[in-house]
Amino acid sequence: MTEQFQMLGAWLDWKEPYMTLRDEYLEAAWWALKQGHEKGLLEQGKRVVNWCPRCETAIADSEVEYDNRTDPSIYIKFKVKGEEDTYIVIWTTTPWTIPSNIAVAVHPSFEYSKVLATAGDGHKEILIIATELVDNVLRKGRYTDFEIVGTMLGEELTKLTYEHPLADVIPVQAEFRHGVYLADYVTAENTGCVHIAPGHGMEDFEVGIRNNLPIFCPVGPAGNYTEEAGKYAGMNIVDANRMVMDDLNERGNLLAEETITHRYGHCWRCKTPIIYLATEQWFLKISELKEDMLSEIEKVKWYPDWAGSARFKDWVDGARDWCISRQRYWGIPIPVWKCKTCGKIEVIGTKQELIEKSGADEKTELHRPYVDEITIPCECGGTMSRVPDVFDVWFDSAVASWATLNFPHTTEDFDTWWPADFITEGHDQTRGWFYSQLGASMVALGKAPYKSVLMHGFTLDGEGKKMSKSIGNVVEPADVIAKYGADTLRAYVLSASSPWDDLRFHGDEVANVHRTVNILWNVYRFPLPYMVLDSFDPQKVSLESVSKHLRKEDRWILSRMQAVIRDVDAAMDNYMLHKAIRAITEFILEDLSRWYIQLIRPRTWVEADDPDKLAVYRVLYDVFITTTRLIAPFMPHLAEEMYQNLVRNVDPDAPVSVHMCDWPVADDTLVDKELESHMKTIQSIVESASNARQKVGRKLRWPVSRIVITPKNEQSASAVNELRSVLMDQTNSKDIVLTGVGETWDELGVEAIPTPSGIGPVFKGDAGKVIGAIKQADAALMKTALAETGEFEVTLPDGNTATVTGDMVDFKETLPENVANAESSGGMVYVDARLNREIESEGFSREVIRRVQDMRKELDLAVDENIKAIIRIDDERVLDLVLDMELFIAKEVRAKVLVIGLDVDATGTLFKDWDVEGVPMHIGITAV
RNA sequence: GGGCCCGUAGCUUAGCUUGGUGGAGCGCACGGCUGAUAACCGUGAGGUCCUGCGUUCGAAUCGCAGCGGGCCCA
Repeated sequence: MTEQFQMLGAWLDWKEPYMTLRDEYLEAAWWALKQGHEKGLLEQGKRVVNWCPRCETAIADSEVEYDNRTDPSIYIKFKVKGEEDTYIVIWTTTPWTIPSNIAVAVHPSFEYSKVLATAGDGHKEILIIATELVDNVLRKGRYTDFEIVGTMLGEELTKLTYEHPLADVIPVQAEFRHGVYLADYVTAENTGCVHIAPGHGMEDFEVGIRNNLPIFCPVGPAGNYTEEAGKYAGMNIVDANRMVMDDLNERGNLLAEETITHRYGHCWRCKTPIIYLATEQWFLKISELKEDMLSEIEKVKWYPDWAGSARFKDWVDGARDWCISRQRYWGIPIPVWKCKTCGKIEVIGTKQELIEKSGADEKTELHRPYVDEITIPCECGGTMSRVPDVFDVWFDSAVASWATLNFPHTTEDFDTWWPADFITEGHDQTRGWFYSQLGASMVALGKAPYKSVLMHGFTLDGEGKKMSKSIGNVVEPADVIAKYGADTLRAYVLSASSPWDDLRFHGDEVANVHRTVNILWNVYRFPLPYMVLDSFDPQKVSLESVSKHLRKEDRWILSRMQAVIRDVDAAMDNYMLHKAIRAITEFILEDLSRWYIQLIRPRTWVEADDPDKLAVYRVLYDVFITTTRLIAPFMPHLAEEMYQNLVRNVDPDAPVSVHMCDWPVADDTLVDKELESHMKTIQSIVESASNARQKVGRKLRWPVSRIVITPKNEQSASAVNELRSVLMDQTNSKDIVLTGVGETWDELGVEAIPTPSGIGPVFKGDAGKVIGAIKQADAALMKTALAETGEFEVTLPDGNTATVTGDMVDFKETLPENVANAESSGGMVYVDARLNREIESEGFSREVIRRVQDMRKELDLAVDENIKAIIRIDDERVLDLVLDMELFIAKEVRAKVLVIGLDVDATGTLFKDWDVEGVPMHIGITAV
């Protein structure tokens, strides 16, 4: 577990974990209990616990495993006293608890019936059953006929008493009064009357306490009946089931016997079905602190809010006294010493106090069995010895907030750090750690031990099911880490859902996040070779020194960076970790990788000592080191790797780790919201241009003569003007034409579309002719005329004219040949893809360059290595076009020797045949 | 049975507080790019917003009931 956390980069004080077995820790629990005792909150009393009869120990609720199990399902008649042949019918799956039956519970507002039932042998008797369950019970008992002789509410049944069916063989039972009591938890199932054995069930116990019933529990720790069980004494309860049913049957009290398969609790250790036993336990009277607790939790900041205001509040609202004792060997001993003579108790708060009061040795071991030997003289003259119990382990963790600060042993850290600023755990800890800490802290210190709580969700499998070894749907973090790395796993888990929602684990999504992490890695690595070649030193080149050479796109990415810092900051403030990391990855993907890096690539290839290039280096460097700090909480290893190379490598005085750096703060002077908005418009226009190119079938490698934009508004127009070079660059166009706002491009054609619904009513029978005439007419003229005068005359085939009005025709723009358009957020974008010699020449040349580059790659040549290239083009016209750009091609592919011709011998270390737009080309290259 | 949370495209999800024509990513189909290259980009198809009822001129969004999943309780 620790190893996995460390692999994930969880940063905790691993060298000094708290250990509940240490004296200081143990004392923190002792001290807390003593505070509780002094406030009168400690008491001893009976309580029903989960018990494993094989392990002979109480087990915690969380240690109970629920599994299906088949048990008897029996209906029993209890004879009502003072009424002839009248029985109240109950149902149980644990016949062995019938010897302990003390009462019957009914729901106060259910309707119950007295039923005169006729058995198969003709015998008649009266049964008391919840009305809606009469049919059910009579069917089970195979009665042949019945008649309802009276109905009443549950609350009217409490005057009844009944005879215990086994009183003849269990002498004590003959002495108890058996009555009917009310309980809201009774449901309309089986008979609607519930068997109550206060010694053998949580709810039974509560009914017993509420009504002052005897907590009768004639079962010992190993699951054997005690002497009190009369005939059954010494018998194991499992074996007793059969005998109890037989005895009931003999006495005519068994109405029906079946079996049922239901969920039942088992011991997590040995899988033995658990039983419930009433035992002597120690309690903290939490219920008395409830109001204070509720007001304390309102002061705590909960993430999400409902974790505190709804879920935790509800839980605390129903708080009951806390049973803190366990009959175990291991654990923190309960520091209560009790006098055998007078019964006085003493609660010990520290080791020192124990030594002083008992005279024990300084080196005394405070755990069992040693602590059990220590006695304290009582003022009555008797001897006090320790009660044998240990603390509920929840109490151990409940005192963590001060135990880890070594309080009360020392007070310095406690005064500084307590209460905790922040704790976090899963949503199952509402009733667990969140609650136990609050309870113990209220008892000991009277206030909440934490200021804020983040309740996190669980990782479930892809179907939203809990991961479980038995189902086999467990995903091991180590496997994911081995495949994708710890940072990818972290980034995935943190981004896939909000911290408090459960996460459905999907391997595909992890792979997707891995792709993003990889892009970040590529973005980071991209400029490094150039920076190294140029010996770029960020110590010597400040952002200020290059500020005159910053291009718009540089200022833009810096502005975006500040926005991301703010977004991440705001999200982190509210523990919206998913929003924080999504903002980061979107920045990396959209702004950095897909846009900025594409824009600046050519600038990094410049070989001269160029201030424009230096500006890019500096901007990239700033963006990288800021990003490094932003991703540190999410991808700590990657952040550290980048930081060591980018920062520590050049500045030995920098903090040794990125995780020791200050959190980035947005720099307002770098923010330019207008520029950001303009760039957004440009991005949309580029996208639309790309779309239009696709429509007209012109790939990006081929320049287009111009792009025409009809801007949506003034802002769009100024975006285009401000970022014209970016636009030209990214659309690969020779010119950008901007029309006025609201104008249309004057080279567009116009087509008139007749509107039959406008024409029909006016021209009736001639409508068809008018429609034809509108189609034939000069649409541009018609449009102008309609705009100016609202009328236009068309000539019909028969020589007559017709007057057309605005509601009779719509106009549609038509595009010139080889022009396509697409709508962008900044307005309509037209791509003029008509060819001319210059464009064809460049297009084919770029085709050639691209293929030579591809071959360079295949030969694995260094970026700055020179080659000799021989290119044969089997098409005279294309050859001619390519020769126009010969020098450009040579430069681009770093060819010292470049031969391009119609019948040259294209050989080299690597030679290949290509098909370029239907033109065969043959290229051979050799490194020189 | 009760409390709280979740349910949106094949999959993962944004939007829900404060009602106004549902956005992304993956996958799929088609296309593009190629000195970040075991990368990258564009376009397209794909939706009973779990179901039903209600409030409203208008509901993914608010209310009620139900269904499915999670945690806790009984």
